[in-house]
Amino acid sequence: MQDNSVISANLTPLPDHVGVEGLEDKWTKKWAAEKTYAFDGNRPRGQVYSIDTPPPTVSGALHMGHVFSYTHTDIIARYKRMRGYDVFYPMGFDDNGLPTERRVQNYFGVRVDTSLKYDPNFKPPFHGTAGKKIEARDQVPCSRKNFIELCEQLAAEDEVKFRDLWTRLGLSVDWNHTYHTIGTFARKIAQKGFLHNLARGEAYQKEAPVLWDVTFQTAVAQAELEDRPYPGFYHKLAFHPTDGSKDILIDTTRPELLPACCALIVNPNDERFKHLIGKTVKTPLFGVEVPVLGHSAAQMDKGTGIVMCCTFGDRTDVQWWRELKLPLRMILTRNGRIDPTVPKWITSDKGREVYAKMATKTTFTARKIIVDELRKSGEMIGEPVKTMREAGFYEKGEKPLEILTSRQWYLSNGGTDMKLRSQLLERGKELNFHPDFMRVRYNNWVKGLNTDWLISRQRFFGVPFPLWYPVTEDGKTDFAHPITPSEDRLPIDPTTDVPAGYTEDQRNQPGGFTAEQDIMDTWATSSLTPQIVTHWGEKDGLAEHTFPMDLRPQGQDIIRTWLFSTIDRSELEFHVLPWKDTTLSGWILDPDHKKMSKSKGNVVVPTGPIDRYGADAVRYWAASARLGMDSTYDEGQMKIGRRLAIKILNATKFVLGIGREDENYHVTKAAHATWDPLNVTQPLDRAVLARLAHVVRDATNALDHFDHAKALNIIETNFWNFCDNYIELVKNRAYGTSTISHTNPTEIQVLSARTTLGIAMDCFLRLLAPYMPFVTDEAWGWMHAGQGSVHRAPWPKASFYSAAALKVPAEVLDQASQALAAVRKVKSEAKVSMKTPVAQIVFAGVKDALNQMRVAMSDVLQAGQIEGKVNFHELSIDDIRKRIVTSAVTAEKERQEREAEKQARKAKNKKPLPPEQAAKKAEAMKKRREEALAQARQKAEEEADQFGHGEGGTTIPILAEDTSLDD
RNA sequence: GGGCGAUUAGCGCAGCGGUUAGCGCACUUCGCUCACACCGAAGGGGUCGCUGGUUCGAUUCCAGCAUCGCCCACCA
Repeated sequence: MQDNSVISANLTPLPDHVGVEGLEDKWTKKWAAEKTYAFDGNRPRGQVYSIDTPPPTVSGALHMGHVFSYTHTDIIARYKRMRGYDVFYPMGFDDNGLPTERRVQNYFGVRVDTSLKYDPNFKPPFHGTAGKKIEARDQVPCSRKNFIELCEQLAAEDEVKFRDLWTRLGLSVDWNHTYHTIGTFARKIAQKGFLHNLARGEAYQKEAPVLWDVTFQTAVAQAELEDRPYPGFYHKLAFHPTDGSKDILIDTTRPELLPACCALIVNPNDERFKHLIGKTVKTPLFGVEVPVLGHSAAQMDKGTGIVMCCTFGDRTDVQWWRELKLPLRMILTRNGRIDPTVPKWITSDKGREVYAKMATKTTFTARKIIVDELRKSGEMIGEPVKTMREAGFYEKGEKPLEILTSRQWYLSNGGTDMKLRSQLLERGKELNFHPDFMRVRYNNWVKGLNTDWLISRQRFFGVPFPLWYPVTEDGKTDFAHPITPSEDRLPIDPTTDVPAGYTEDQRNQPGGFTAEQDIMDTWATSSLTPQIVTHWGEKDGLAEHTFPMDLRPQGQDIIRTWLFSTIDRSELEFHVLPWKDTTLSGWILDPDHKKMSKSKGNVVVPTGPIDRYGADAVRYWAASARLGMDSTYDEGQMKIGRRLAIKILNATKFVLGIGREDENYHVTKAAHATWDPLNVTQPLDRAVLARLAHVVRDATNALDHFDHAKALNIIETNFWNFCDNYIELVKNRAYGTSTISHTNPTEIQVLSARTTLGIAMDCFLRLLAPYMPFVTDEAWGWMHAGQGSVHRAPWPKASFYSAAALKVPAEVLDQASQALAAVRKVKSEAKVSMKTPVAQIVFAGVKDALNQMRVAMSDVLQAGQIEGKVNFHELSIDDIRKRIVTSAVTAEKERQEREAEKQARKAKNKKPLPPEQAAKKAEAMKKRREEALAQARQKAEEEADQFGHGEGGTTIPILAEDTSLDD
């Protein structure tokens, strides 16, 4: 349509009154029925635009943040579709991970027990517990496979809510392409990805200290770590040098780890203490001999400057333990309690006695016990001193993380392999971040990594590692020689499936095999969403058309997890960036500028605003925020969106309604209209096309840079101008009638106006379609009935409009608008109706501006109801300057008058001053007024001097003077 | 402690080395004009966070500071 020079419309009857109610239902159904957003999949990669949609957590609450960021992506999807791309816009659902595990547990009253076999007839005890918490001991155990089935069942229910929201919001997702992160295919890809990593040596297992959550009893990765303030106490403890010299004092917040102490550390540059290096001291209470060692990580200004190293109190302890080759003295078990067995390194009776009291207690209780004992023995100096410190937490946990050693699986991520790190940093440079400054977060994260990615979790729900281990003849598990399945068996569950060459009765038997019990971190699956969604390695050939992908939209909070890990996996597997662009949306803040989150209880459920303002209006609110910028939840903005939506309908109705019954002009009572740009003959009309060319060019440019907010602003501003100025200017001409005593317009003039209105409205509908899909398609339906959806219409081309403008500058429209505004101002100030005829008017302005206005004179006269004499007063630049000064001075005088009136009114209620004082005051006031006036004049003169020195291109006001109105 | 954003009218936001800093809401006044009263027109309102620097000229560039938000950091 755009490539031809003619736009042919197919008109339908118009409603008497327009409204946005009911449009969502109507168009949602229609789009679904007509497969408006279906991905074709037969086009070459270059003609496809593929989007790696973030899968929302299905168990999570729906909130405005979802609406916000998904709208941003949808705008891009719709824009690209109109640009002619075959848009691959799938939707995923994240049902892997702890939130879902907990939700399934509570909803069905079950828990996973991997020792159980799959029971095809398993029935959970509940189906919806209505929020009642089921205690762990009341949960019925089931196999992992049963649990996953329940999860899929529940996810399907949760999914309906999301799908309903997305549909109502008008997301142009192709619902034939959906996936679940715990689904069969995702599990297959996750296991396949892992096996590839394993084969290449990128995945490996290692016995090492790990961050451990005692509540969930699992290892957690660096990426899931979160620092929070946590109250604690400094305890000053006395260690006793074996050479009998005076006690060495240390500060600690973890006195309960005293039995795990393996050294004292001082900084070798610390003049106060470096002489202590090499000594041996006995620990308080336990009397274990430990060395005093030097290490630069010991901070002189913390505590006493001497620190005790335990295995393990914090991550510095791990460093010391590793670098100084200290003995491992673990006293903490996986459940966060003190090991019940008295360690062999504690040999004194006193020590063993104290330890026995602490054994099996939580760290909290153990701390109380040990502090009591220290008080008794006098080895604690003074009382504990309260402090706030930052402690590491698992982001979903409530207790500080502990550090334990255990066997875990790791995946290379540049934390230890510096070559990989530099490659990942390189990819970070290649990827286009929108906004660009988000790249810094990626770089900081990659540069800050100090371990590989710990991908194993000691949980039950998730994607299992596709691994078994041989059990030796003497019954030991041979971790060093994992058994892997062939890829065609994936996905498997090693706790129920059997490795090739073995039988089920060899499970956990000497000479048999045993399953890897651990599951993978959820990010180990999520990091493969491009592979999942584009069907990596499948025979359907989807990947060829869609991978590497074009766009990854996501939240800024998961750059270190999702974004980074996806790049990592893609780098390891394909040595390629998984997508070209990434868009990061900001947060939604509540009206008090607090981030909206469930925990704060300030979330707004999106269905409310959609009901109240309509989906288009809610989308408008989301679209007016730029990427990466936090946005205040503002229903005012939605009201404006609603206003725009209604305006679109009304303007279209007007444009299509004109001349319906008029057979003389191509828009006829027949249902067809042909808008041929060759019929746009009047300068004002051509100026509109020139303006459209600018709008299309600028909006397109902004959208190409993912700046949807800027594009919307450009389109919207111009659309309102079009309505308020152009439509008002040509209304009468378009009707073909005259309301003032001038000649009626000629057929050619009428045709020109009607054609321009049609072309412009057609253009605005296309431009607004990505933002307001419902109203634009509604209006498009009136205009192009049976010609398909606006969402499949081509995006406008600037060249089409600029060619049709035939070199008439857009300024003609601006100057005519200014003239009309000048007339309106006169009437407004006279407080009369805009219909009031003008008996006489003089337009004043610089020559160029007047000339531009004059070419549209007849429209200005019509719109302004100017019946009488019209004159032009050509002003020089100097005149304009004088006017600036004069008007500034007048304005200041008026302001002073108003001020004086106000003072006078106030004075009435006050006691009069004695005459002398009153005179003095009057004098001072007069002086002040004169000064203000002089100042205003001077400022205006300075400003006026600047006037006219600038570059051309700006519009210079046209003023109306000597105007008289008819009564 | 390091880093990244933000700070412009009562509110929500644009903008930008250069004529008079814009838009919307709200506010005031006017108008039931045949697309739209879910409307239209006109108007009032800002020392562009603070302090310096560069410049003929800074809201815009630079530095420092302040406030808010976020990210990272070994949390004795």
